[in-house]
Amino acid sequence: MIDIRLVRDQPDLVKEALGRRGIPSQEVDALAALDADHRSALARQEALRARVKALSRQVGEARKQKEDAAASALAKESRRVGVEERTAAEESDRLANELRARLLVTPNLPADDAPDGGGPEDNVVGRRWWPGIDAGAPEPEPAEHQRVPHWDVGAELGILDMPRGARMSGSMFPLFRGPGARLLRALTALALDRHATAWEEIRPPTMVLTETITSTGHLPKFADEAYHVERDDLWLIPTAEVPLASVHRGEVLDEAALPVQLTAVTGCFRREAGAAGRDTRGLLRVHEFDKVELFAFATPVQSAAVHADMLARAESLLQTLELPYRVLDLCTGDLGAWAKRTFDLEVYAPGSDRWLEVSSVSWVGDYQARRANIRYRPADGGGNQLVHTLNGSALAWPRIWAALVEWGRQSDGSVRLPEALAPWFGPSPAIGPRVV
RNA sequence: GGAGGGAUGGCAGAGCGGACGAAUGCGCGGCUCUUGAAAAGCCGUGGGACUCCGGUCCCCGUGGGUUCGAAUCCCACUCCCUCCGCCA
Repeated sequence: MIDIRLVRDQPDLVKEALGRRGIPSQEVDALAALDADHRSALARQEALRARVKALSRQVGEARKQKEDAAASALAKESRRVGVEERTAAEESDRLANELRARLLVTPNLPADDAPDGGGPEDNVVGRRWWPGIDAGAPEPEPAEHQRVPHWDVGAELGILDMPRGARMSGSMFPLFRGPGARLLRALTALALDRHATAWEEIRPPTMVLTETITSTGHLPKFADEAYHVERDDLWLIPTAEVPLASVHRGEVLDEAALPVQLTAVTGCFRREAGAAGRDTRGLLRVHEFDKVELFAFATPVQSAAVHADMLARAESLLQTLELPYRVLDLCTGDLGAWAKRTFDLEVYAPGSDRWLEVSSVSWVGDYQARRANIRYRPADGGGNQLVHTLNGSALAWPRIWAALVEWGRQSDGSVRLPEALAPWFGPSPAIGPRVV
């Protein structure tokens, strides 16, 4: 949630910031009006409540003095005011709920330095990287044998079995087998081992309460995107960001403990409602996938450095895996609802012939912390402050799998893997045709 | 799934219808004494909303109810503990 006080005190600033995301200024006016109504209703209710409390105290005193007639007169008056108070409370509750519902679907204010734009076409392409770039090597040009999409390579080598995945779970549920499954396991182990020296490794639940998935911003706005187990009212997480944000939900952290940096691998579940027919082949878009996530709670001052570290970690994994990539600075029109600034990493996949988003690294500011009530005690005293949260993927594996298989394909049809995977695939790591 | 017990401030723990936002201890901060430290003593120490900056209100797991008045009584739910059952 954004800070309602900011809407109150500096509505023009909020209008300008949300306007960059295409939110009309009337939305901000509506919030401000609701807030004003709510506060005056609350003041009315509290004045009545104070009156009831004062009268009740007098009833007690009168009883003690054995002034029964006075006591019952006071009690009668208090009862009358109590009825009024209840009405006033209903009105103020109604307004509070309405205001909260609106705030829950209001997106975050973008960072000042996030580029302006209306949609994905306006994202700013930043630096690019490919193997050997530091030594002056030219950007790699895919050979003919690398122009085979991973779903064909996977089927050829028997390492990706989409039809059988569909048999048990429906379309867009991949089934990896043999070295294909091992490749996923290797990627997860590689990433976690690298992060876990500085970031605490967590293995959270993958089903969470409504409150947990609401505090990140995924509910109520994106309810259609998540799988809901209605019988138990639990949600399958779309990303580890959801449970990790709740690790400290409702807590007041010591500033000395910040930044808290967590990493986790989880399954991620997405209904992909409304994405029918778009990039649905192979692993481009699937309902269930594994992802290693980085998540941090930081002070506002620390957050820029943490954001940079996250991005560096994701990039360093791509470099280790020798995959050409580019960094995108998301424009205001493409920014996720709760992000202030986001960098996406895209890997080029020569067989599918497209750039695949494999990481998204976001600075969220206090937007989630306000929903989840996560604060810190400043070391130099003063009142508790909301923390900043940050999240980033490092990395999402199916698309990495696809890019590795496409780039690695040799003219004989086998797949060469990067040297970093030697611990799982032996020296000169590769996946050949199945012998048996 | 069944039976019982419990949930109060950073922690432990008292209070069980009337000035209770809440005893006490620990912890933490400040001061006195001391060359310094320890010990001792004294003082202070939860969060939040609104504010005409005088204050007002809310929070004792959560949500309802009873009452002039609820941490305290009643109901429902959640979580924790103990025992029984089932189980990877």
